[in-house]
Amino acid sequence: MLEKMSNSKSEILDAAAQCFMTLGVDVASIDDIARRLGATKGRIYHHFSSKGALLSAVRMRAVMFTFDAVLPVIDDTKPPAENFRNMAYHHILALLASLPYHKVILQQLQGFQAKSTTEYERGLFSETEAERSRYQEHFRVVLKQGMENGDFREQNLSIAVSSVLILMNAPVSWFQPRPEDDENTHITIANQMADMALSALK
Amino acid sequence: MLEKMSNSKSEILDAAAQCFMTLGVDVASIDDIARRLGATKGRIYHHFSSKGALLSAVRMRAVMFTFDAVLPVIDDTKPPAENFRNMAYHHILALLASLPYHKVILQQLQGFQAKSTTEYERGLFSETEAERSRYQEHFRVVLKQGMENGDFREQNLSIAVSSVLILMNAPVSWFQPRPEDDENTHITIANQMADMALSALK
DNA sequence: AATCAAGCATACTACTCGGTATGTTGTCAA
DNA sequence: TTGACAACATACCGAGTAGTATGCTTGATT
Repeated sequence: MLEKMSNSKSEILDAAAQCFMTLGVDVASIDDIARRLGATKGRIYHHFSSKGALLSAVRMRAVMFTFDAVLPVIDDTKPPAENFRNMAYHHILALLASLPYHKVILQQLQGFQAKSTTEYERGLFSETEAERSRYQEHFRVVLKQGMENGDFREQNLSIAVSSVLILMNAPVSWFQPRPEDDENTHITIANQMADMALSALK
Repeated sequence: MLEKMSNSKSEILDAAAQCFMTLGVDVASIDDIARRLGATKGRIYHHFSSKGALLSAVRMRAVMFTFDAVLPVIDDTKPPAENFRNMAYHHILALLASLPYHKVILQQLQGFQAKSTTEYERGLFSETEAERSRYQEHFRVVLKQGMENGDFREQNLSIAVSSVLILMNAPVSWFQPRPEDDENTHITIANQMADMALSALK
């Protein structure tokens, strides 16, 4: 799963994420991404078989960023409310650290189906969707525990999970990095948003 | 502002919203929209000067739907918490009643700038943005009042407004209309989401 | 009846973009 | 020295698309 990735390939992913973010996934062309790299299409198609494959790689990496940040802090021995706050906090910190990647994912969250994708690309796409599901599952578990032990208000679980994740992802929509903001900026935002997400469930 | 609209023009907007929703704004072509209408490009270009103009009309109508639903229920004499819950509830009901239109708006919420739009189209676009701002302003006022009188927890106002609106719009992302759901389905969802938005602020 | 314009359809153009086929260059092992 | 392969660049093609120019039909008006 953690296939080693060449430096060049990784650079391409960064440039792709940037272009997909600023122009939109459909509008950004392979030539745009190549231009940002100071290269040509040849370089990109040498590493990725198609635009869809490149996009899927970007999406997959986005999920991995949050996965790697949140998995280590999950601790089921803690009370659900405390456990959730920790998870939410680190989720948001990870978001802010790799904003372009997550903007790409949230663009396509509306789940419209592309026009004429190949079977292979649909496979790649559903792999990233499966990974997203696995990630969300951890939050679902905590929410359920919290509702059962009284930490959280009783309500429809699926709706609560989906909605609170959208709430935690909200900074992706309104946060604009500025030169003057440092580590503390991210921490402040993560704390406010984690508080908000927590109290949304209580 | 409420220019009368011909039936044919209104039909085009509905079809456009559907296509933009299912295929994505950039992928959906004018021909796709025409095909859904059982017509050809001629009909669309007779009523709208460009694809951008059509898109802006869809976006503007989306804002109007929520505006018309929420403005009448705003009552500043009520306590902010109660006032906000009413606004949120009717906002969400309006969302669910005209889902395709709002999916179009939320697609583009990430605010990526298109590639080579004309000055005229940028003007149309910023008009709809201004309308969205005017709408959000009503929520900002209520949140501020609520923080001042103690109904709501103290926190950064801009972040709170943006985030709580994203939370209220969450159903657009996960709600799929089914044949069996009726008025009550919408009401149930609106109540749960309004509760969630309210407690997110407390 | 003749005119005219609204409301479309048809046919066409200019252009963009994903993808491919092929050429070029550096590196490294035999 | 020489193949051989990785890592690109260059040139090109075909499909699709926004937009236009023009033709057709039908109801209203004079």
